[in-house]
Amino acid sequence: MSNAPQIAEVAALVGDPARANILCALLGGRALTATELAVAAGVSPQTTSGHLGKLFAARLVVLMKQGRHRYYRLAGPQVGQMLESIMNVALAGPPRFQPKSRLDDELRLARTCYDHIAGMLGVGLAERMSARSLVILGEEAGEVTQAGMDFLSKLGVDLSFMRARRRVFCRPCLDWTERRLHIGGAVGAALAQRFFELAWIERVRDSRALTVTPAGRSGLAEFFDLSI
Amino acid sequence: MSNAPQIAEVAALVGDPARANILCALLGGRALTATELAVAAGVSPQTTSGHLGKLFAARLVVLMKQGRHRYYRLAGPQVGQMLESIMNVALAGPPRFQPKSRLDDELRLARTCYDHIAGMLGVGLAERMSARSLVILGEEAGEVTQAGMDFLSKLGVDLSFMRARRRVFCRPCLDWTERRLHIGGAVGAALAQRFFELAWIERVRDSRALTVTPAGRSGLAEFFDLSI
DNA sequence: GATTTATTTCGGTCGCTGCCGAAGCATTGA
DNA sequence: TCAATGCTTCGGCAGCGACCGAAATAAATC
Repeated sequence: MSNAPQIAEVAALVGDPARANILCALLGGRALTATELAVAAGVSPQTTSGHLGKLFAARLVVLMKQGRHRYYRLAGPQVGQMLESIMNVALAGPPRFQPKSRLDDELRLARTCYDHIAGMLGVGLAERMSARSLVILGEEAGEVTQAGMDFLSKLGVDLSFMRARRRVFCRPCLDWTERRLHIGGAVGAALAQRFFELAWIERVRDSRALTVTPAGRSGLAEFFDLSI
Repeated sequence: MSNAPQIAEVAALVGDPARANILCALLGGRALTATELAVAAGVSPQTTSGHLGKLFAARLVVLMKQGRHRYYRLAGPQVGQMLESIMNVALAGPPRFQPKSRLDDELRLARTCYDHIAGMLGVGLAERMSARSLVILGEEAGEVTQAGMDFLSKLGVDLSFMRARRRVFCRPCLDWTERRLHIGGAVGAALAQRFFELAWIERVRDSRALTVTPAGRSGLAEFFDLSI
């Protein structure tokens, strides 16, 4: 009946705590070495190796050999979106313990979500851009307006993927800390990429968290009328 | 670190073959009894009861008591979307065996996808409506045009959820048999509901499959210029 | 009240898999 | 060539959980 077995296979892979940790670590968007992932997962390197082998066989992650390091990253945006959708369900469920930590505060403020920006920063950007009619965001879909296109290209955002398209849609993404929408998809990815280029944001080592640089603070204030 | 444990918990629930069968059966959109689900899952009623208890505790399914029957259904659209996204990843992975059956052919032709129509029928509808500029579908998002609004209300589709909104977005949904887009979200749900009201389509007993009635054939030809 | 049907709870078996210690490759550097 | 580092493979243990038989609860029917 249908393809339930295949769903189960993939879900079972994500269903192990150690592997879930690995995938969440990779949700930061960076490629990480097996050893880094072992630390993130909280298990030994041998065990991690086994997990990575399975994830690789199922093509949830891809491998890049570089010298004696082996870098793993998520296989693609679909995998990131799957993790997000699971998170969405998990957080709609019964309230669970989540002891707070300093890292959590950092994550709540700003973090990468595979290829775009989430957290208060992501939500704030979406809110400001909506308010100025640069984007229109609905629960199911979103669109960049003409004014938004002009704005983004003035900012230097790479819009090459928008060529040849009459409409520029973007994927709204429900933030799990704020329970509000932010901008995902190709537009969100391009925006995040540009922010890195401008050095407005920087990755926090060994974490999905982002820090906003002083240049970022002034840039965000100037272009987005947004103060962190 | 982050909320990986919660992701793992939900994924582990979906990761068991019997539970995956149950959830896929419920993806048809109907509420099913525990016994029906036991048959669908291919395990004993006792075992099914245990599974349903867990799914209920995690709020992946909801329960409706009716006499001595207990009807279960998916807890909401998020759960359906999660299953779809997992399916998406599963099918992007390594090719697997899937022995074909007559039921598979029926499913391939037309089926419900939680609350909207998928399969060749769903893809065909989306394609025809796109061609006539009633909707604009992108990979990440979609929109109903003004012409589309007029068309749908002429058809008697319930557009109440569109009131008060400037734009009517709809969620594009990648079909796992056709690998092409169809219309999901609130618009897809309203369209499917109207098709049932008009008796254009009917559910096949104990399956997600749909049959197109003679009335449906002529209606689809007339309104959508679509022949099955 | 007795019987049938729908569903859950209990108890015990069994298989799978995650885990780490130890050992084995592979790559880099002295 | 030898050592150090990064990562994987092998082997054995231990624990969780899916499964079903048997029995208990609940609701409808006779």
